[in-house]
Amino acid sequence: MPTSTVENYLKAILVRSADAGAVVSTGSIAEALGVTPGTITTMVKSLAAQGLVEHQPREGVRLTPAGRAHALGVLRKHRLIETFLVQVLKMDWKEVHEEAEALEHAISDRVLLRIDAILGHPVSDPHGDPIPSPKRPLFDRGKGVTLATCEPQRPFRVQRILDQSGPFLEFIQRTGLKPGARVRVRERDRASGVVRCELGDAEAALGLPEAAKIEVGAA
Amino acid sequence: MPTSTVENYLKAILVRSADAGAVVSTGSIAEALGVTPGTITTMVKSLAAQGLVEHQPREGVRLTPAGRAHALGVLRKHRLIETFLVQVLKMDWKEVHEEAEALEHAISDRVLLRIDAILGHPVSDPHGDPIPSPKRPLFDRGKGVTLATCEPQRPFRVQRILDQSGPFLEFIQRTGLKPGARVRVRERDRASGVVRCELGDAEAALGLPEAAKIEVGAA
DNA sequence: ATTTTGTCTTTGACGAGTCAAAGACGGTAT
DNA sequence: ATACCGTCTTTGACTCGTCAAAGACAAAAT
Repeated sequence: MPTSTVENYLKAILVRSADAGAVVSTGSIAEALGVTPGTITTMVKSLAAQGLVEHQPREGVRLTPAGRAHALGVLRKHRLIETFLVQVLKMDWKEVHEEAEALEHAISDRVLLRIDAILGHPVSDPHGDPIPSPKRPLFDRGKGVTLATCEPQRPFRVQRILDQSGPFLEFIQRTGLKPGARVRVRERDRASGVVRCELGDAEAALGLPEAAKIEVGAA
Repeated sequence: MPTSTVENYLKAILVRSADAGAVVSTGSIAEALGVTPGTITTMVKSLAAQGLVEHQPREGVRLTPAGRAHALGVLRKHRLIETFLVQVLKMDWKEVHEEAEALEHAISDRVLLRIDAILGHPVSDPHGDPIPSPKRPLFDRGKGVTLATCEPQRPFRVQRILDQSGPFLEFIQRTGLKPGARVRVRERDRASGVVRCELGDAEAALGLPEAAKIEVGAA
């Protein structure tokens, strides 16, 4: 059974592969895991020896089907745990990511089954990220309509928050731009880089890069 | 922050110290953790360097106040988790010990607080083991009345199961001798080593060593 | 008083995961 | 074409937790 370090590598590679067969640079993995480039090279060779990735030196890394399957399992655990922490344990939205980071390597499949059942087999976590499952392989590549690109004046519904960092989640919480909220872009000014939008009777302003982190769908 | 290995050593030493200041032999720790004696010696020296234990070579090991405090914290986590798994996640009584063994090193204090609150601050886990807390330091050394020593014919109530092993818990579950059950020793035959007892209108027979693992109290 | 026995400690080694620093490579600029 | 630059790989070293095997000790047996 893979160690928790191996699981973290696989997960990092998975979330960085746009599509199923995409190649990921070792450098981007190094940055994601906060580890020196040399460490990645070493580790990637070991992952390749275990048949979890394929490695083209100086090219990049690609998950094998086995590696992808394992990574999806870890991602599923992570997102189910986040959902559980918020819905059952009533924990704060912005705390659960780091908690799940530790728990995803300690929770057995047996416990996970119970959690999934108690939550009623949810299909997305509190940030709106999809929860992969054997039958729902991770559609992910959505059309990607965000507050930076959606049609102005039309009402939408927040679907997903694409940035898990503390300060950003704090902002989301403060403004109420959480998944499920109804929102309407009132004005988008390319020159100043500001998006002003309306939630119920409140208003919020955010920069274009930040707006691009909020995915929306039909209201 | 101590690694999970360190936590396991401290916990093993704690549950083997009869009283607060008791000395534990390195051999018994080795057996408990399934590790060679040499490993214990090495590790104990490192624990001593961290101020968590005192080590008299060829004598034994004693927890320092800091070591004991940490060990109690781990034990508290373990038992709260077991309780949570049974009561909230509706898991099987005899599975939860090993699950908790992994989870106790991954769950943060924040999550533990939520679990404790949801359970209503329980004072004992599903096996009847006391849950230590800052205000309830672990009275443990009970009088130790068990089915092997209690007065025959008098009704008692099962308080605690002193053996966490799979087959024994299976037996307990089968006969219904779980904490809370009312029980009466019908006959105790020293010669044959058999204790026959009555639960409601059912009956159960068990050996003397096994009877000594079931602690009882006033009905 | 010596030998035996059982427990504890020391020693040398290993795998996992990591870093720092030096080296190799490939693409861009000149 | 040559030099330069940023990225990737190699190398040597370190920590943690572990083992096997050899050595030291203390208490019991003779």
